[in-house]
Amino acid sequence: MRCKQSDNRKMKQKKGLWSPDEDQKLRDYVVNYGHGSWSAVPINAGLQRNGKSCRLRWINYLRPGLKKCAFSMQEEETILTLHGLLGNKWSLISQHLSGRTDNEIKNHWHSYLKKQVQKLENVEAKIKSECTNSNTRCTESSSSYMNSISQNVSFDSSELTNDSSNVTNQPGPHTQINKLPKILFADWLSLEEFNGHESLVCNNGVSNESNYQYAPVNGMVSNEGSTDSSDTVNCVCNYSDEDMFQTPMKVDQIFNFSVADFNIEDLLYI
DNA sequence: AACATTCGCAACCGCCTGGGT
DNA sequence: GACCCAGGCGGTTGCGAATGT
Repeated sequence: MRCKQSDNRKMKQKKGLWSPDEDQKLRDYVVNYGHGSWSAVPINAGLQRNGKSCRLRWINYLRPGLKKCAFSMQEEETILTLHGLLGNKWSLISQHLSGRTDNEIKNHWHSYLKKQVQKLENVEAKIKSECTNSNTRCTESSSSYMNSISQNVSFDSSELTNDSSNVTNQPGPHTQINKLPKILFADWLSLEEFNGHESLVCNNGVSNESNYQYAPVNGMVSNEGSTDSSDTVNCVCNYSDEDMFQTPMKVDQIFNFSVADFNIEDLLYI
């Protein structure tokens, strides 16, 4: 056993891109015999690669059922949602996206989605800054400012499928609760506590991650640490009709509302 | 056209974990 | 319990293509 492994190490192992011939050898072998022990695959398949490389090539490229097309908006929304919940757990995220590999998702995150999130975070920072500087609550007087900021976020307005004007001039959910967009509380909502109807938890990303049982990202709380359901929460909402996670997101309006104004069903997204 | 920069993606590297001895 | 090994995972790198100057 040891001699065999030692011999293997002495074998010159190829690195770099896979040739079509190597792909064919690996595909033929795994299809016919299964991979079993990956370390044995290159030996049996006649490849000068190590087992890890074969495994990676199979999982990320040769495995049947892989999607070769670009990520759909829905897939991106799912990634954003799950990343908000799980962090960089790419393998877990990939389990919710059939035909996508963890490597593919990771690459897409680093090359595109992360930038979109950072843009949104910049918007959020400006909101907080505005509220702090003015020493007042974020009210609708800020909405025009928010809209101007949102224009700096790359966003195709045609992606919006509903008319937001019906809420833009509304005083808040106290009077127009049924017309509110579905607001999805993400990083800052503990489902466990919320199920107890006790409070809306605004943890601003510092709470125990295990509390995050779901994490659709479609709203931001701008006040801090409120745990009282009677409190008014300043929330920046973005919304659309069909797609809950327009990417990049658009900030449409700032609401003041009470947690008690919402039905639980309006807050949950599984 | 030539060069520089950015982007997207495939693959590698190193670490961790679990099973076997 | 210590050690070895394979598998799995996330971070990072390298390179060709695309884009900008």
